[in-house]
Amino acid sequence: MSQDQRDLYYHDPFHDDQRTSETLFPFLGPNSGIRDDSSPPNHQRFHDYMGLTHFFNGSSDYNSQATTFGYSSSPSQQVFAFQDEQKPVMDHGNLEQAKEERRNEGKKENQQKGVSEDGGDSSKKVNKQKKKDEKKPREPRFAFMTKSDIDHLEDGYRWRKYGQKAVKNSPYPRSYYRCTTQKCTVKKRVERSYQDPSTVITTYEGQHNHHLPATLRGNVGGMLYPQSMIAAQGAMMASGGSSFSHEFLSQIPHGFYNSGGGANSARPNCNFTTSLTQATVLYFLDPSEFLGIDFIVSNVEYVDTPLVSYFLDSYDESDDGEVVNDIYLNMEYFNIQIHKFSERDLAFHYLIGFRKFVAYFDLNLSVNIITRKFLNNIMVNQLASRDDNLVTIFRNVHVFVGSFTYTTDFIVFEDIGKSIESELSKAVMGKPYKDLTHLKKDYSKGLISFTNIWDTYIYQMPHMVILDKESPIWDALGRKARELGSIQKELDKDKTFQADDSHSDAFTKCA
DNA sequence: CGGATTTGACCAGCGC
DNA sequence: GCGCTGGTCAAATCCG
Ligand SMILES: [Zn+2]
Repeated sequence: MSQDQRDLYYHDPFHDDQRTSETLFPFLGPNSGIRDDSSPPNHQRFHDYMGLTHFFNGSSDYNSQATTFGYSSSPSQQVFAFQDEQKPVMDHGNLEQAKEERRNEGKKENQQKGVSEDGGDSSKKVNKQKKKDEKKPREPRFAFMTKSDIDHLEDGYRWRKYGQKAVKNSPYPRSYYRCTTQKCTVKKRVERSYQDPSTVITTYEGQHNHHLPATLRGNVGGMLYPQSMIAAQGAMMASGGSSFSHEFLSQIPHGFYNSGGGANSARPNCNFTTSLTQATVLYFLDPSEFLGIDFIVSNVEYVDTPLVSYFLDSYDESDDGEVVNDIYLNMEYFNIQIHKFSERDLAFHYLIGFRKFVAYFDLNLSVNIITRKFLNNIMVNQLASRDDNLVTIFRNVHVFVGSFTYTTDFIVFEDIGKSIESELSKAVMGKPYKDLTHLKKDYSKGLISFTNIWDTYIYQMPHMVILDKESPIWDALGRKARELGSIQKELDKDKTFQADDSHSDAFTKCA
C-alpha cells in the first residue's frame, strides 16, 4: 500500500509531462471569462496566465497568521493538485484514497432534503420520494496536499464544519466543511495524510456560485475602494500602513480601476486588502475554479503542482538543457546581488500553495530562481542535491499574488547567493515573471503592480525606495537603471499614477 | 444572542 | 437483509 500511495504522489516527470499539462491545469472553466478557449492548447499552458487566472476572491482576514509569514521558518507547505475525475478507470492502483473517492462519487449527496413532510405515518420521514430526485451529478472533486501543521488551511472562504468522522485505518479524523455562503453548495473535506502525517489533504467539491464572502471585516472600505484594485503593503511597512491606502488611493484616477469595464465588472475577481493593520493579506484562489468540465478525468490524483524535470539526468540536448545553459550564463553574468535594504529591493508577498512567502524581483535576471532547499520545504517530493549548483528546472509552479494566479517556471539552484542575500529570500523572480504579470513599478512610491486582463493589484513594497538620482546605485544598475531614472522624472512631473497605455509602456520599459 | 463546532444518530451505497 | 462505511443532520454546546 505504501507503494501505491507513492504512486499517487510521485509522477515521473517525463511521462507525466504531457498528461499533467492537461489535468493539472484545467483552469479554463466553461464560465471562464476568457472565451474562445474551448480547448486550451497545450502549448499555452505555460505562459498563458490568462488562461489560468480564474479565481475568485476570497477575502480573508486571518491576519494573525499572516503576521508570521515570511520566508523564514514557518513550516512550509505545499501543494499540489489534484483532481478527480469521473471516469473510472485508470486507477493506478488502488489507493484507498482513490477508491474512497470513487465510491463517494457514486453517491450523491442528497443534501438537505428538506422536506420531510410527514405524511402521515411512516414514522421516519422516509419519504424519500424526493421529488425530482435531485440527482446531483456529483461534482468533481480535487484535492490539494499540503505540508502543514495546521489542518484547516485558510483558503479565503468561510466554512462551516458539519461533521467529522474517523478515517478507516488512520489515526487522523476527517472533517467536513460547507461553504457558509447561502445557496452555495461547495464542500470540502480535510484530513491529515495517514502515510505522511506532515501533510494535509484538502478535497474540494463543487464551485462557488458567488464571488467572495465579502468579509472585509473591519473595514471601512467597502465604500470607497474600487473592487478591482488592491493595495497591499509589505510587512515592514506595517506601522505606517494606515495612512497608506487612503493616501494612495486618492491619487488614483478613476479610469484606472475598473479598467476591465463592463463584462468584467460583473466578476469582481479581486478584493482589496484593508491592510490597515499589518501584514498583507493575500487571497487564495478557489481551487474549484480550476475545474473545467473538459477535464473530468477519473479518480483522484495527487500531484505536486510543480513538475520536476531532471533534465540533467536525461538528455543533454533537451530543450531544457539548452535553456538552462543559457540561463546559467546569465547567472554568471549577473553579479549584482540584492542586499538587504538595498534600493533595488523589489519585494512582494506571494503564495505557493497555501503558504505565504516573500520574494524579490530582479529585473535583470533572465529567469526565476529558487533554491532547492526552499523547494523541498514546500514540496512533498524532495529534490536531491547534485554536484552542480544547478539542480533542475521546475515547471508550472503556481504563484499566487492576491487572487491572481500565475504559472511560471523556476530554475532551481543549490545556492542563489549570487543574486540575493540568503536571509532575504529563497527565491527571486526574474523577467519571466515580470512579463507574465505585467509588472510595473514605481520606485518613488515604492509600489509594484501586477495586472491581468481584468484587474490590477498594487503592492506596497516592504521598503520604500528613496530615489536618489545621484546615487551610485544607478551605475551599478547600468543602462536599464538609467532608463528607469528618466522615467522616474516623468513620474515626478505627473504625480498621478496613470494607467493609460502611454504610461504603461513607459513603465514597462523600465524592465 | 447569533454563529460555529461538537458529536452521536441517521442515511444511503455497497459487498456479501 | 446485514453490517460496514463515508457522508450528513441536527440538537446540544461552545464562544465571543
Ligand atoms: Zn461558496
